[in-house]
Amino acid sequence: MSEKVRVRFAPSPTGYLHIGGARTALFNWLFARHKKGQFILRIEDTDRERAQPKALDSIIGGLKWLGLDWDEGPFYQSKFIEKHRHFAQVLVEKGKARRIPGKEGGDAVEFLMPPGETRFDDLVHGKIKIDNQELGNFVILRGDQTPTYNLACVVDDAFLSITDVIRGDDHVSNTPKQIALYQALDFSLPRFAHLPLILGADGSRLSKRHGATALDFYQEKGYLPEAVLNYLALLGWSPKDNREKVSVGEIIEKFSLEGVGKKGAIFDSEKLNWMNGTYLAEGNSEKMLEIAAQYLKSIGYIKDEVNPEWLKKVLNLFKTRIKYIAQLKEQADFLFLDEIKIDAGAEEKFLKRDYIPGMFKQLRERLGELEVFEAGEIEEICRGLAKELGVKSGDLIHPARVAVTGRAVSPGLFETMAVMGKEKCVKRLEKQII
RNA sequence: GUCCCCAUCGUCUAGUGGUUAGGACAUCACUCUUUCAAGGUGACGACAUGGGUUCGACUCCCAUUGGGGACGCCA
Repeated sequence: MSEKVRVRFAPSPTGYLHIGGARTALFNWLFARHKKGQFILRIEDTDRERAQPKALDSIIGGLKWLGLDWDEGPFYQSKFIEKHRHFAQVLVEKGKARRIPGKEGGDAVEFLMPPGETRFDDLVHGKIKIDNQELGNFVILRGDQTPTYNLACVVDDAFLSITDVIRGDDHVSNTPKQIALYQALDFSLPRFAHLPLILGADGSRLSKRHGATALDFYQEKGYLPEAVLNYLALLGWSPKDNREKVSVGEIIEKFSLEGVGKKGAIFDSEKLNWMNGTYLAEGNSEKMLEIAAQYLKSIGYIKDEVNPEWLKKVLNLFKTRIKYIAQLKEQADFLFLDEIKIDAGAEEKFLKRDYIPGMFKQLRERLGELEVFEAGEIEEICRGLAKELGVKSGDLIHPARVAVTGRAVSPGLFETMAVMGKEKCVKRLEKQII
Protein backbone atom coordinates (compact mmCIF):
# COMPACT_ATOMS: atom_id res chain seq x y z
CA MET A 1 0.00 0.00 0.00
CA SER A 2 2.82 2.39 -0.69
CA GLU A 3 1.18 3.42 -3.94
CA LYS A 4 0.85 7.15 -4.42
CA VAL A 5 -2.68 8.31 -4.22
CA ARG A 6 -3.95 10.35 -7.17
CA VAL A 7 -7.36 11.99 -7.13
CA ARG A 8 -9.05 14.48 -9.35
CA PHE A 9 -11.74 17.10 -9.34
CA ALA A 10 -13.49 16.99 -12.70
CA PRO A 11 -16.07 19.72 -13.06
CA SER A 12 -17.84 20.51 -16.29
CA PRO A 13 -17.79 24.18 -17.20
CA THR A 14 -21.54 24.54 -17.49
CA GLY A 15 -21.99 27.01 -14.66
CA TYR A 16 -20.30 28.73 -11.77
CA LEU A 17 -18.61 26.72 -9.05
CA HIS A 18 -21.28 26.01 -6.48
CA ILE A 19 -21.13 24.94 -2.88
CA GLY A 20 -21.58 21.28 -3.71
CA GLY A 21 -18.83 21.27 -6.30
CA ALA A 22 -16.54 23.13 -3.95
CA ARG A 23 -17.18 20.56 -1.25
CA THR A 24 -16.37 17.70 -3.63
CA ALA A 25 -13.19 19.48 -4.65
CA LEU A 26 -12.34 20.12 -1.01
CA PHE A 27 -12.72 16.49 0.03
CA ASN A 28 -10.63 15.32 -2.90
CA TRP A 29 -7.99 17.85 -2.01
CA LEU A 30 -8.05 16.95 1.69
CA PHE A 31 -7.75 13.28 0.83
CA ALA A 32 -4.79 13.96 -1.46
CA ARG A 33 -3.02 16.19 1.03
CA HIS A 34 -3.63 13.81 3.90
CA LYS A 35 -2.23 10.91 1.89
CA LYS A 36 0.56 13.03 0.49
CA GLY A 37 -0.66 12.23 -2.98
CA GLN A 38 -1.64 14.26 -5.99
CA PHE A 39 -4.70 16.39 -6.62
CA ILE A 40 -5.47 16.84 -10.29
CA LEU A 41 -7.84 19.23 -12.02
CA ARG A 42 -9.61 18.13 -15.16
CA ILE A 43 -12.21 20.13 -17.01
CA GLU A 44 -14.90 17.98 -18.56
CA ASP A 45 -15.71 20.11 -21.53
CA THR A 46 -16.96 17.62 -24.07
CA ASP A 47 -20.42 19.15 -24.18
CA ARG A 48 -19.69 22.36 -26.03
CA GLU A 49 -23.35 23.23 -26.29
CA ARG A 50 -23.80 23.66 -22.59
CA ALA A 51 -20.41 25.15 -21.93
CA GLN A 52 -20.37 28.66 -20.52
CA PRO A 53 -17.32 30.82 -21.02
CA LYS A 54 -17.49 32.38 -17.56
CA ALA A 55 -17.78 29.04 -15.83
CA LEU A 56 -14.12 28.23 -16.13
CA ASP A 57 -13.10 31.45 -14.41
CA SER A 58 -15.55 30.78 -11.64
CA ILE A 59 -14.26 27.25 -11.10
CA ILE A 60 -10.60 28.10 -11.19
CA GLY A 61 -11.11 31.32 -9.25
CA GLY A 62 -13.12 29.52 -6.61
CA LEU A 63 -10.57 26.78 -6.11
CA LYS A 64 -7.79 29.31 -5.81
CA TRP A 65 -9.79 31.40 -3.40
CA LEU A 66 -10.30 28.42 -1.12
CA GLY A 67 -6.65 27.55 -1.44
CA LEU A 68 -7.25 24.19 -3.12
CA ASP A 69 -4.11 24.02 -5.19
CA TRP A 70 -3.75 21.29 -7.77
CA ASP A 71 -0.62 19.41 -8.69
CA GLU A 72 -1.46 18.68 -12.30
CA GLY A 73 -3.71 20.25 -14.86
CA PRO A 74 -6.02 21.72 -15.66
CA PHE A 75 -6.44 19.07 -18.29
CA TYR A 76 -9.16 19.63 -20.82
CA GLN A 77 -11.12 16.57 -21.70
CA SER A 78 -11.87 17.87 -25.17
CA LYS A 79 -8.17 17.43 -26.00
CA PHE A 80 -8.46 13.68 -25.56
CA ILE A 81 -11.35 13.03 -27.88
CA GLU A 82 -9.22 11.10 -30.35
CA LYS A 83 -8.26 8.75 -27.59
CA HIS A 84 -11.87 8.32 -26.54
CA ARG A 85 -12.84 7.45 -30.09
CA HIS A 86 -10.02 4.97 -30.31
CA PHE A 87 -11.23 3.10 -27.27
CA ALA A 88 -14.78 3.15 -28.49
CA GLN A 89 -13.48 1.47 -31.62
CA VAL A 90 -11.51 -1.03 -29.56
CA LEU A 91 -14.66 -1.97 -27.72
CA VAL A 92 -16.52 -2.45 -30.98
CA GLU A 93 -13.76 -4.68 -32.28
CA LYS A 94 -13.79 -6.69 -29.10
CA GLY A 95 -17.51 -7.17 -29.54
CA LYS A 96 -18.22 -5.34 -26.28
CA ALA A 97 -19.90 -2.46 -27.99
CA ARG A 98 -21.80 -2.03 -31.20
CA ARG A 99 -22.66 0.64 -33.69
CA ILE A 100 -26.18 1.94 -33.77
CA PRO A 101 -27.75 4.64 -35.90
CA GLY A 102 -27.15 8.06 -34.41
CA LYS A 103 -30.05 10.25 -33.49
CA GLU A 104 -28.81 13.09 -35.60
CA GLY A 105 -26.97 11.21 -38.30
CA GLY A 106 -23.74 9.26 -38.15
CA ASP A 107 -23.21 6.05 -36.25
CA ALA A 108 -23.24 6.14 -32.49
CA VAL A 109 -21.57 3.47 -30.38
CA GLU A 110 -23.39 1.68 -27.64
CA PHE A 111 -21.64 -0.25 -24.89
CA LEU A 112 -23.14 -3.65 -24.19
CA MET A 113 -23.57 -3.97 -20.47
CA PRO A 114 -22.58 -7.49 -19.51
CA PRO A 115 -25.12 -9.53 -17.58
CA GLY A 116 -24.76 -10.20 -13.87
CA GLU A 117 -24.34 -7.88 -10.98
CA THR A 118 -21.66 -5.39 -10.05
CA ARG A 119 -20.35 -5.08 -6.53
CA PHE A 120 -17.90 -2.54 -5.29
CA ASP A 121 -16.58 -1.40 -1.99
CA ASP A 122 -17.38 2.24 -1.62
CA LEU A 123 -14.97 4.11 0.62
CA VAL A 124 -17.74 5.96 2.39
CA HIS A 125 -20.75 3.71 1.98
CA GLY A 126 -19.24 0.27 2.17
CA LYS A 127 -20.50 -2.49 -0.06
CA ILE A 128 -22.84 -1.53 -2.86
CA LYS A 129 -24.29 -3.90 -5.40
CA ILE A 130 -26.37 -3.23 -8.45
CA ASP A 131 -27.94 -5.57 -10.95
CA ASN A 132 -26.43 -4.77 -14.36
CA GLN A 133 -29.78 -5.56 -15.94
CA GLU A 134 -31.10 -2.49 -14.20
CA LEU A 135 -28.64 -0.27 -15.99
CA GLY A 136 -28.78 -1.61 -19.51
CA ASN A 137 -26.66 -0.67 -22.50
CA PHE A 138 -25.53 2.90 -22.83
CA VAL A 139 -24.11 5.13 -25.51
CA ILE A 140 -20.41 5.87 -25.28
CA LEU A 141 -19.91 7.67 -28.57
CA ARG A 142 -22.51 9.98 -30.07
CA GLY A 143 -23.52 10.15 -33.69
CA ASP A 144 -21.18 13.11 -34.10
CA GLN A 145 -18.34 10.93 -32.81
CA THR A 146 -17.92 12.79 -29.53
CA PRO A 147 -17.61 10.69 -26.38
CA THR A 148 -20.16 10.69 -23.61
CA TYR A 149 -19.35 11.12 -19.97
CA ASN A 150 -18.83 7.51 -18.92
CA LEU A 151 -16.37 6.69 -21.69
CA ALA A 152 -14.43 9.92 -21.45
CA CYS A 153 -14.29 9.75 -17.70
CA VAL A 154 -13.01 6.18 -17.59
CA VAL A 155 -10.39 6.67 -20.30
CA ASP A 156 -9.12 9.89 -18.77
CA ASP A 157 -9.08 8.59 -15.23
CA ALA A 158 -7.20 5.53 -16.42
CA PHE A 159 -4.64 7.56 -18.34
CA LEU A 160 -4.17 9.98 -15.47
CA SER A 161 -3.64 6.96 -13.20
CA ILE A 162 -6.36 8.07 -10.84
CA THR A 163 -6.36 5.77 -7.83
CA ASP A 164 -9.43 7.06 -6.03
CA VAL A 165 -12.51 8.47 -7.68
CA ILE A 166 -14.22 10.71 -5.14
CA ARG A 167 -17.41 12.30 -6.37
CA GLY A 168 -20.99 13.02 -5.42
CA ASP A 169 -23.60 10.46 -4.53
CA ASP A 170 -25.43 11.27 -7.72
CA HIS A 171 -22.84 9.19 -9.56
CA VAL A 172 -23.40 5.84 -7.85
CA SER A 173 -25.37 4.47 -10.74
CA ASN A 174 -22.60 5.47 -13.14
CA THR A 175 -20.05 3.52 -11.20
CA PRO A 176 -21.15 0.03 -12.28
CA LYS A 177 -21.17 1.24 -15.87
CA GLN A 178 -17.69 2.59 -15.49
CA ILE A 179 -16.47 -0.53 -13.75
CA ALA A 180 -17.73 -2.54 -16.70
CA LEU A 181 -15.86 -0.20 -19.02
CA TYR A 182 -12.63 -0.52 -17.04
CA GLN A 183 -12.93 -4.27 -17.22
CA ALA A 184 -13.81 -4.38 -20.90
CA LEU A 185 -10.80 -2.19 -21.63
CA ASP A 186 -8.46 -4.06 -19.25
CA PHE A 187 -7.74 -0.91 -17.29
CA SER A 188 -6.97 -1.32 -13.63
CA LEU A 189 -9.78 -0.30 -11.36
CA PRO A 190 -9.59 2.69 -9.04
CA ARG A 191 -11.35 2.80 -5.70
CA PHE A 192 -14.59 4.71 -5.52
CA ALA A 193 -16.02 7.01 -2.89
CA HIS A 194 -19.39 8.69 -3.16
CA LEU A 195 -19.98 11.73 -1.02
CA PRO A 196 -23.49 12.45 0.17
CA LEU A 197 -24.93 15.49 -1.53
CA ILE A 198 -25.33 18.85 0.09
CA LEU A 199 -28.98 19.67 0.60
CA GLY A 200 -31.00 22.84 0.76
CA ALA A 201 -33.19 23.81 3.70
CA ASP A 202 -36.05 21.68 2.35
CA GLY A 203 -33.90 18.57 2.23
CA SER A 204 -33.60 18.34 -1.53
CA ARG A 205 -30.37 18.64 -3.39
CA LEU A 206 -28.91 22.12 -3.06
CA SER A 207 -29.68 24.23 -6.10
CA LYS A 208 -30.17 27.81 -7.22
CA ARG A 209 -33.64 27.98 -5.81
CA HIS A 210 -32.18 27.55 -2.34
CA GLY A 211 -30.53 30.93 -2.61
CA ALA A 212 -26.87 31.75 -2.75
CA THR A 213 -25.14 28.58 -3.88
CA ALA A 214 -22.34 30.12 -5.90
CA LEU A 215 -19.00 30.22 -4.19
CA ASP A 216 -18.45 33.54 -5.97
CA PHE A 217 -21.25 35.01 -3.90
CA TYR A 218 -19.41 34.38 -0.65
CA GLN A 219 -16.23 35.73 -2.11
CA GLU A 220 -17.99 38.92 -3.17
CA LYS A 221 -19.65 39.37 0.20
CA GLY A 222 -16.30 39.33 1.88
CA TYR A 223 -16.34 35.98 3.60
CA LEU A 224 -12.98 34.62 4.67
CA PRO A 225 -11.95 31.62 2.59
CA GLU A 226 -10.55 29.75 5.57
CA ALA A 227 -13.88 30.12 7.35
CA VAL A 228 -15.79 28.85 4.36
CA LEU A 229 -13.38 25.95 4.02
CA ASN A 230 -13.73 25.15 7.70
CA TYR A 231 -17.50 25.19 7.46
CA LEU A 232 -17.59 23.07 4.32
CA ALA A 233 -15.23 20.53 5.82
CA LEU A 234 -17.54 20.13 8.80
CA LEU A 235 -20.46 19.49 6.50
CA GLY A 236 -20.31 15.74 6.37
CA TRP A 237 -17.08 15.28 8.22
CA SER A 238 -16.11 15.79 11.82
CA PRO A 239 -12.87 16.02 13.76
CA LYS A 240 -14.73 14.09 16.47
CA ASP A 241 -13.40 16.18 19.30
CA ASN A 242 -16.26 18.63 19.75
CA ARG A 243 -14.38 21.45 18.11
CA GLU A 244 -15.91 23.60 15.42
CA LYS A 245 -13.05 25.83 14.51
CA VAL A 246 -10.36 23.71 12.95
CA SER A 247 -7.43 24.94 10.91
CA VAL A 248 -6.78 23.63 7.42
CA GLY A 249 -3.64 21.94 8.66
CA GLU A 250 -5.52 20.05 11.34
CA ILE A 251 -8.26 19.08 8.94
CA ILE A 252 -5.71 17.66 6.54
CA GLU A 253 -4.06 15.79 9.35
CA LYS A 254 -7.27 14.20 10.61
CA PHE A 255 -9.19 13.77 7.39
CA SER A 256 -10.32 10.35 6.23
CA LEU A 257 -13.08 9.12 3.97
CA GLU A 258 -14.13 6.62 6.63
CA GLY A 259 -14.94 9.61 8.77
CA VAL A 260 -17.28 11.08 6.19
CA GLY A 261 -20.95 10.74 7.08
CA LYS A 262 -23.31 8.82 4.83
CA LYS A 263 -26.15 11.22 5.24
CA GLY A 264 -26.76 14.24 3.06
CA ALA A 265 -26.16 17.44 5.00
CA ILE A 266 -28.27 20.55 4.83
CA PHE A 267 -26.34 23.68 4.03
CA ASP A 268 -26.99 26.13 6.86
CA SER A 269 -25.97 29.65 5.96
CA GLU A 270 -26.67 30.76 9.53
CA LYS A 271 -23.95 28.54 10.83
CA LEU A 272 -21.61 29.59 8.06
CA ASN A 273 -22.25 33.18 9.11
CA TRP A 274 -21.48 32.32 12.69
CA MET A 275 -18.32 30.53 11.67
CA ASN A 276 -17.18 33.40 9.49
CA GLY A 277 -18.02 35.79 12.31
CA THR A 278 -15.74 33.98 14.72
CA TYR A 279 -12.90 34.07 12.22
CA LEU A 280 -13.55 37.76 11.73
CA ALA A 281 -13.67 38.44 15.45
CA GLU A 282 -10.45 36.60 16.15
CA GLY A 283 -8.97 38.50 13.28
CA ASN A 284 -6.03 37.37 11.27
CA SER A 285 -5.78 41.00 10.27
CA GLU A 286 -3.59 41.02 7.20
CA LYS A 287 -5.94 38.99 5.07
CA MET A 288 -9.00 40.60 6.60
CA LEU A 289 -7.61 44.00 5.85
CA GLU A 290 -7.03 43.06 2.26
CA ILE A 291 -10.50 41.63 1.82
CA ALA A 292 -12.09 44.63 3.50
CA ALA A 293 -10.12 47.13 1.47
CA GLN A 294 -11.06 45.41 -1.73
CA TYR A 295 -14.71 45.29 -0.79
CA LEU A 296 -14.90 48.90 0.38
CA LYS A 297 -13.31 50.04 -2.85
CA SER A 298 -15.75 47.99 -4.87
CA ILE A 299 -18.71 49.80 -3.32
CA GLY A 300 -17.05 53.19 -3.51
CA TYR A 301 -16.63 53.74 0.23
CA ILE A 302 -12.92 54.06 -0.27
CA LYS A 303 -11.80 56.14 -3.20
CA ASP A 304 -8.07 55.96 -3.65
CA GLU A 305 -5.36 54.76 -1.37
CA VAL A 306 -6.29 52.96 1.81
CA ASN A 307 -4.84 53.95 5.14
CA PRO A 308 -4.19 50.52 6.63
CA GLU A 309 -3.84 51.80 10.15
CA TRP A 310 -7.20 53.51 10.02
CA LEU A 311 -8.86 50.58 8.30
CA LYS A 312 -7.57 48.33 11.03
CA LYS A 313 -9.29 50.55 13.57
CA VAL A 314 -12.52 50.39 11.62
CA LEU A 315 -12.34 46.63 11.57
CA ASN A 316 -11.63 46.47 15.27
CA LEU A 317 -14.72 48.53 15.83
CA PHE A 318 -16.92 46.23 13.81
CA LYS A 319 -15.34 42.82 13.82
CA THR A 320 -17.56 41.42 16.55
CA ARG A 321 -20.71 42.88 15.06
CA ILE A 322 -20.52 41.76 11.46
CA LYS A 323 -20.68 38.26 10.06
CA TYR A 324 -19.07 39.15 6.79
CA ILE A 325 -17.36 42.21 5.40
CA ALA A 326 -20.24 43.33 3.20
CA GLN A 327 -22.23 44.16 6.32
CA LEU A 328 -20.00 47.18 6.69
CA LYS A 329 -21.93 48.75 3.88
CA GLU A 330 -24.97 49.16 6.08
CA GLN A 331 -23.39 49.36 9.48
CA ALA A 332 -20.39 51.55 8.93
CA ASP A 333 -21.57 53.98 6.28
CA PHE A 334 -21.11 56.98 8.61
CA LEU A 335 -17.39 56.37 8.76
CA PHE A 336 -16.97 56.56 5.01
CA LEU A 337 -19.59 58.92 3.66
CA ASP A 338 -19.45 62.68 4.00
CA GLU A 339 -23.18 63.16 4.25
CA ILE A 340 -25.19 60.99 6.59
CA LYS A 341 -28.87 60.45 6.68
CA ILE A 342 -30.44 60.68 10.14
CA ASP A 343 -32.77 57.82 10.89
CA ALA A 344 -36.25 59.27 11.43
CA GLY A 345 -37.12 57.11 14.41
CA ALA A 346 -33.82 57.82 16.11
CA GLU A 347 -34.20 61.52 15.50
CA GLU A 348 -37.67 61.54 16.97
CA LYS A 349 -36.54 59.65 20.01
CA PHE A 350 -33.27 61.39 20.83
CA LEU A 351 -32.91 64.73 19.11
CA LYS A 352 -36.17 66.43 19.95
CA ARG A 353 -35.26 67.27 23.50
CA ASP A 354 -35.03 70.87 24.75
CA TYR A 355 -31.56 70.59 26.22
CA ILE A 356 -30.01 69.17 23.07
CA PRO A 357 -28.93 72.36 21.27
CA GLY A 358 -27.25 73.78 24.33
CA MET A 359 -25.57 70.54 25.19
CA PHE A 360 -24.35 69.91 21.65
CA LYS A 361 -22.95 73.42 21.48
CA GLN A 362 -20.81 72.79 24.50
CA LEU A 363 -19.90 69.32 23.40
CA ARG A 364 -18.84 70.58 20.00
CA GLU A 365 -16.64 73.23 21.55
CA ARG A 366 -14.96 70.92 23.98
CA LEU A 367 -14.37 68.21 21.45
CA GLY A 368 -13.06 70.81 19.03
CA GLU A 369 -10.45 71.83 21.57
CA LEU A 370 -9.28 68.29 22.19
CA GLU A 371 -5.70 67.79 21.15
CA VAL A 372 -5.69 64.04 21.48
CA PHE A 373 -8.86 62.79 19.85
CA GLU A 374 -8.97 59.32 21.34
CA ALA A 375 -11.70 57.31 23.03
CA GLY A 376 -10.45 57.92 26.58
CA GLU A 377 -10.28 61.68 26.16
CA ILE A 378 -13.63 61.82 24.40
CA GLU A 379 -15.23 59.79 27.14
CA GLU A 380 -13.88 62.14 29.77
CA ILE A 381 -15.35 65.13 27.96
CA CYS A 382 -18.73 63.50 27.48
CA ARG A 383 -19.16 62.20 30.98
CA GLY A 384 -17.84 65.42 32.46
CA LEU A 385 -20.28 67.51 30.48
CA ALA A 386 -23.23 65.30 31.37
CA LYS A 387 -22.37 65.62 35.01
CA GLU A 388 -22.09 69.39 34.80
CA LEU A 389 -25.45 69.60 33.10
CA GLY A 390 -26.96 67.28 35.62
CA VAL A 391 -28.10 64.69 33.10
CA LYS A 392 -27.40 60.98 32.96
CA SER A 393 -24.55 59.93 30.68
CA GLY A 394 -27.01 58.14 28.49
CA ASP A 395 -28.91 61.35 27.93
CA LEU A 396 -25.85 62.76 26.27
CA ILE A 397 -24.47 59.62 24.69
CA HIS A 398 -27.57 58.51 22.82
CA PRO A 399 -28.40 61.84 21.23
CA ALA A 400 -24.74 62.33 20.35
CA ARG A 401 -24.70 58.93 18.71
CA VAL A 402 -27.64 59.82 16.57
CA ALA A 403 -26.13 63.16 15.60
CA VAL A 404 -22.81 61.65 14.67
CA THR A 405 -23.77 58.28 13.14
CA GLY A 406 -27.33 58.97 12.06
CA ARG A 407 -28.64 55.99 13.92
CA ALA A 408 -29.53 54.72 17.37
CA VAL A 409 -27.28 51.69 17.09
CA SER A 410 -23.55 51.75 16.63
CA PRO A 411 -20.36 50.50 18.21
CA GLY A 412 -19.30 52.25 21.41
CA LEU A 413 -19.74 55.99 20.92
CA PHE A 414 -16.33 57.13 22.15
CA GLU A 415 -14.41 54.62 20.07
CA THR A 416 -16.60 55.37 17.10
CA MET A 417 -15.98 59.11 17.42
CA ALA A 418 -12.27 58.54 17.69
CA VAL A 419 -12.21 56.49 14.50
CA MET A 420 -14.49 58.95 12.77
CA GLY A 421 -12.19 61.85 13.55
CA LYS A 422 -12.68 65.23 15.12
CA GLU A 423 -13.68 67.05 11.98
CA LYS A 424 -16.66 64.87 11.15
CA CYS A 425 -17.85 64.77 14.75
CA VAL A 426 -17.78 68.49 15.19
CA LYS A 427 -19.43 69.12 11.86
CA ARG A 428 -22.24 66.70 12.53
CA LEU A 429 -22.91 68.03 16.02
CA GLU A 430 -22.98 71.49 14.58
CA LYS A 431 -25.61 70.51 12.13
CA GLN A 432 -27.97 69.65 14.97
CA ILE A 433 -27.54 72.92 16.80
CA ILE A 434 -29.28 75.16 14.30
C1' G B 1 -42.75 3.29 -11.30
C1' U B 2 -37.80 0.55 -11.00
C1' C B 3 -33.05 0.53 -8.79
C1' C B 4 -29.48 2.61 -5.32
C1' C B 5 -28.37 5.32 -0.91
C1' C B 6 -29.70 7.24 3.86
C1' A B 7 -32.18 7.74 8.97
C1' U B 8 -29.43 10.83 16.91
C1' C B 9 -32.17 17.68 19.17
C1' G B 10 -35.27 22.47 13.92
C1' U B 11 -29.89 22.26 11.60
C1' C B 12 -24.42 20.31 11.61
C1' U B 13 -22.74 16.35 14.47
C1' A B 14 -20.14 12.91 18.79
C1' G B 15 -21.46 8.15 20.06
C1' U B 16 -19.43 1.88 17.60
C1' G B 17 -23.88 -3.33 23.35
C1' G B 18 -24.22 -1.09 29.61
C1' U B 19 -23.70 7.11 28.94
C1' U B 20 -27.84 11.58 33.39
C1' A B 21 -27.20 10.28 24.93
C1' G B 22 -22.01 14.99 24.60
C1' G B 23 -20.77 19.53 21.60
C1' A B 24 -21.97 23.51 17.99
C1' C B 25 -25.61 26.76 15.13
C1' A B 26 -30.44 28.68 15.79
C1' U B 27 -34.15 29.94 19.64
C1' C B 28 -35.34 31.75 24.71
C1' A B 29 -33.83 33.64 29.50
C1' C B 30 -30.28 35.92 32.74
C1' U B 31 -25.65 38.66 33.05
C1' C B 32 -22.29 42.51 31.39
C1' U B 33 -23.36 47.43 29.41
C1' U B 34 -23.84 54.26 26.70
C1' U B 35 -27.32 51.56 22.22
C1' C B 36 -26.66 47.13 19.37
C1' A B 37 -23.58 43.25 19.00
C1' A B 38 -19.79 40.27 21.10
C1' G B 39 -18.61 37.69 25.72
C1' G B 40 -20.22 34.81 30.18
C1' U B 41 -24.12 31.63 32.54
C1' G B 42 -28.34 28.74 31.89
C1' A B 43 -32.86 26.70 29.53
C1' C B 44 -35.45 24.32 25.64
C1' G B 45 -34.59 20.31 22.44
C1' A B 46 -33.11 13.98 19.46
C1' C B 47 -31.99 8.11 19.10
C1' A B 48 -38.64 7.48 12.96
C1' U B 49 -41.82 2.85 13.95
C1' G B 50 -42.36 -2.49 14.60
C1' G B 51 -40.15 -7.02 15.16
C1' G B 52 -36.03 -9.89 16.40
C1' U B 53 -30.57 -11.15 18.50
C1' U B 54 -28.78 -10.36 23.59
C1' C B 55 -28.62 -10.57 30.60
C1' G B 56 -28.80 -5.70 28.20
C1' A B 57 -29.87 -2.08 22.54
C1' C B 58 -29.09 4.64 19.85
C1' U B 59 -25.45 1.09 18.73
C1' C B 60 -26.18 -5.70 15.40
C1' C B 61 -30.18 -8.13 11.88
C1' C B 62 -34.99 -7.83 9.27
C1' A B 63 -39.37 -5.24 7.90
C1' U B 64 -42.17 -0.77 7.62
C1' U B 65 -42.28 4.36 7.17
C1' G B 66 -39.96 8.69 5.72
C1' G B 67 -36.26 11.39 2.90
C1' G B 68 -32.74 11.83 -1.03
C1' G B 69 -30.49 10.31 -5.62
C1' A B 70 -30.19 7.82 -10.46
C1' C B 71 -32.86 6.06 -14.45
C1' G B 72 -30.04 11.24 -21.49
C1' C B 73 -26.38 10.51 -27.93
C1' C B 74 -25.76 16.02 -19.76
C1' A B 75 -21.84 15.70 -16.77
